[in-house]
Amino acid sequence: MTKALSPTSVPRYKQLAEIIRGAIEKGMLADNQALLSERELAESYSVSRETVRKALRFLEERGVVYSDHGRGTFVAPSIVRQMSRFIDSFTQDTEQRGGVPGQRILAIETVPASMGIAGLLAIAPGEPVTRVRRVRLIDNVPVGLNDGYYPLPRGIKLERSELEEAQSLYKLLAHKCGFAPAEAVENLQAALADSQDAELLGISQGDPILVCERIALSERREPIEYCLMKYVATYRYTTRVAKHSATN
Amino acid sequence: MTKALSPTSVPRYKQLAEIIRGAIEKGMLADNQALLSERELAESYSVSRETVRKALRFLEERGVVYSDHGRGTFVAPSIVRQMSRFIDSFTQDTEQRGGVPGQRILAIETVPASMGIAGLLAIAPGEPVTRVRRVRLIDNVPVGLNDGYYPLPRGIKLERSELEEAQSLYKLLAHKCGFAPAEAVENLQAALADSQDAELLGISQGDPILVCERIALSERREPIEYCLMKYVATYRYTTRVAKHSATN
DNA sequence: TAGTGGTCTAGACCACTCG
DNA sequence: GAGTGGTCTAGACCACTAG
Repeated sequence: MTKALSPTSVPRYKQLAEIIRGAIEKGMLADNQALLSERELAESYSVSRETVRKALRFLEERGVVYSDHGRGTFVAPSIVRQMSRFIDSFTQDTEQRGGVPGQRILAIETVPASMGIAGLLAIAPGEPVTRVRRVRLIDNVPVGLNDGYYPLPRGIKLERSELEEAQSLYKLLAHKCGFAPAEAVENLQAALADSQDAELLGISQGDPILVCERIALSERREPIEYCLMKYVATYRYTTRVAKHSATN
Repeated sequence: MTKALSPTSVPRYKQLAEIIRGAIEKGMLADNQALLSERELAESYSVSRETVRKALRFLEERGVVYSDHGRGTFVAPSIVRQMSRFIDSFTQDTEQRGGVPGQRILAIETVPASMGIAGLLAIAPGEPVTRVRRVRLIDNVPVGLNDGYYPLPRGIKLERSELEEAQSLYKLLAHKCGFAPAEAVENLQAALADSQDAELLGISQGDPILVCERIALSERREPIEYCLMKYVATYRYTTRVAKHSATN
């Protein structure tokens, strides 16, 4: 069985990974079912075995498949496949969980960076940063409060109307100024809602909330976002933890 | 400059990765400083370039370095290096943050699995599972409450004295019955402490707590742990999020 | 243009699992 | 022992970045 991969600029291993991911998502393969062996896949798609392995490692990192030495490569259980976490997860996470994501923009403004914000964004205190405050909605119900700070290039202004129409702030910033987070660090803890949180989230003062701080970094690892997020107690933050015991 | 890698059974790419990680941890390389190029590293250590690349990808997954196409490979900023998350993180995380981890064992018992627990562990309701309840301490102060369920093999009994002496429950179980989590899924939300939580954690009823549920899976992706963890509000759960936008 | 990382190959051998 | 994934090589070419 020979299948040709398109000769576009997309690397072959990603094309192959998409084919395999597609087969899994369409339900053609059951949880924990074995895939073809690496050598069989290599022959089927006329690529080298190393290229097949690259595709499988790509999918394994994303929680789609897993390999076991001497046994084979298998479809990851759906509980794992659904738990992979992305940057800009709100829109995607919500859709994946079957909800309709929404937002209510509270303010978009340019403010001088406080010492705390400046330190986190590695800029000088007093430098102008763009601050975006929003209420996040799922099925039109408030679930989270976002307060984000962005050190945008000079001359870039964010308009309320743009953000209202955009699918996501990340996509809008990517389009406007090449904003491209490569990774982020997040920090979670529990707290109690103050009166303002409570009002905006439609809960009571003193209700429990999940506080998540995020610093997003560009490809060059320059801080490009600091965002403080407060979620109601019914909101679940999900993540997948790989083994990674430092040396393995 | 030629350096020989030991010919032990440890793969060369892991040996090289450890050398690079060691140099970074010893402070021999600054944040965002460029490493030698892949070709230079290959020659220095007498390995092929693909082996160097494997070492660098290994470190990149762990947040130690990052590569930028056409520019080079660089030391990840320390904020990222400190944020990598592991399974069995409590002991390691605490030590890394400069605290002394501790535990107070509340109970070790064998109980029949409830329907909820049985579903999560993929066993039959009523099957015996080992339940371990502990208070987690940092510098002798309670910070978390763990309630873990383990479907241990028949004939394996966990003794209180064993766990008191062991460095960690995971290490003890690994030694006793080959317990080896390959990955885990975690689920976080905010809640309020009830009277029992409050007493065990040394806080007040109604104080905010961070509730974290974890299901750990073996290499074959069989559930081998369900653990419910409750942390005081000062405890911070940290994690690193890679880009992973599904197709990139 | 020179140097960097990214992709890809064909082949080899090792380590592990299972019947 | 047969089949699987894991490691490793030597070389090639492409894509990107920078001075």
